[in-house]
Amino acid sequence: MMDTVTNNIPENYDPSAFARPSVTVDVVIFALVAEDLQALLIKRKHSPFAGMWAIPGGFVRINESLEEAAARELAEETNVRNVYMEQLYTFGQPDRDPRTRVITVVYVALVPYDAIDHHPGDDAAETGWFSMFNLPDLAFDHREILDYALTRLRYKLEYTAVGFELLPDEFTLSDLQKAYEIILHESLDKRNFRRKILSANILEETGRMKSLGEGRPAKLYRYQQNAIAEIKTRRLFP
Amino acid sequence: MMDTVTNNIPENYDPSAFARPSVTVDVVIFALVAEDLQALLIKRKHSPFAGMWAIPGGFVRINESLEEAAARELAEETNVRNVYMEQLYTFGQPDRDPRTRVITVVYVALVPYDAIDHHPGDDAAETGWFSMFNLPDLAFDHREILDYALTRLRYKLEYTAVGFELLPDEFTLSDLQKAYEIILHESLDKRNFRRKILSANILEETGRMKSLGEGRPAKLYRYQQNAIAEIKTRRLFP
DNA sequence: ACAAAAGTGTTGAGAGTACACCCATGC
DNA sequence: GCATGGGTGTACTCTCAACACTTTTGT
Repeated sequence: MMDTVTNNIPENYDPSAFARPSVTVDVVIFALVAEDLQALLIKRKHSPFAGMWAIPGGFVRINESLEEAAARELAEETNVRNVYMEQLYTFGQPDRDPRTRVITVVYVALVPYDAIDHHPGDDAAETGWFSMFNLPDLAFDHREILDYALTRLRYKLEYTAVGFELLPDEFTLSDLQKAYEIILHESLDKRNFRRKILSANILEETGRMKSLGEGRPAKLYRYQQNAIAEIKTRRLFP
Repeated sequence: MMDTVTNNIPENYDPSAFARPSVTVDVVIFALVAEDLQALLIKRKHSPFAGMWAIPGGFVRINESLEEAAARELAEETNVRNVYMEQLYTFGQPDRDPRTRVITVVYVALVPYDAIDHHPGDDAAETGWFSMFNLPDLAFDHREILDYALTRLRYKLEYTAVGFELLPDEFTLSDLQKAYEIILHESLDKRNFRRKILSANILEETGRMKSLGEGRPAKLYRYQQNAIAEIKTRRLFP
């Protein structure tokens, strides 16, 4: 009926004898820059796609976990550690890299822009920040990856409270609302936004204020460490 | 400041020169069996974990996509094609396989039990169906994988309507409710369940009835092909 | 007639939504 | 005193959640 046996895991087989794909980890690095959601990209120097922009990434080393590889890539580009990062998806179309078979595990990192080390010139690779709403031509299937990352980020914003991961440790409610508005690309009602965020009990006042010079100073909030960031959504079946 | 350059994607490098991990695809196959949510497992014959049960899977061939590999594995075990399947997560701890580095991309398939070909004995590998609520000892990190798959399935049930993917083409509302109750492990109110499912407009009556001999015959429904299965959840920020 | 499963409505509570004005500060 | 951004409350609507009886069939 089928070629069942030959296709099973060859448990008694040395896997190193198999022709196998390369595995990379790519990291979509999001930050809020100048009232815009931007991603950090790297300019490719060599073929294929020489001169085009690409998501930072690299091969998974034989003794590091996927998370470690992603954290390493992130630190290499931004010198940032310990920020919000999660696995997005694994892309593995056979022809996505014209040179050879490469399967890439993609992570998304949310980075407060003020935490980034912009070491200009100490890296051989040219990097740049690009608006997610005005992307350049991208290498490989990286456009598809970025689009998917944005979709997932927006979706996640709707039922969790990850927005503050893109802000400094202390922020005002207006800062947070602006972050949501930038990412969701729509304006939100100030009163309803505040009521919801505050009733979720994930923020606490720092006691400090932020003054822009102009206007009334605003209370600064921080994320409550032990809070449950996941807000209960309406259940389909109660 | 950092060893940035050496860790970037070596674009000008032949990736085949890298020491690299193996990549497998594992498929968690769920079905409803005898009022229970069960997963199909394979008994391992060789070390490591000889005699223990494992999720079916195998190496990704060099010219097939991840989805094709997953569909192939599913067909090998069940002879089922064209069912609901989605990528769950990629597991890659360096020590998860004691022999060598193996990164596994895990898919979840939802299979109507009546569609499965139970070709007994025509396969060298011994297979079995196990209740998700009473699992045997499992090889590798497969217990963790199954637990995560169940969590995601439950979560997904709460905001989409994938439940019917585990049922035959035609089913009654009581069948569907029972599926939800089995997976969520709680009982649901019949009137509220029906109202919600029907108001979602994803089902249509077939006109046929199902009679069990006892009791009043029930209307049979089918999934409306063009329906939007994703039910809008309560948005955190309207 | 009775056992067994299908099918059907209403009400009270809580959350969502829309909406406009006063407050504190710097210049 | 005025420009700028921060901060607050209420009424209506809609969805959720809880709850019990009638209908259709087989035996």
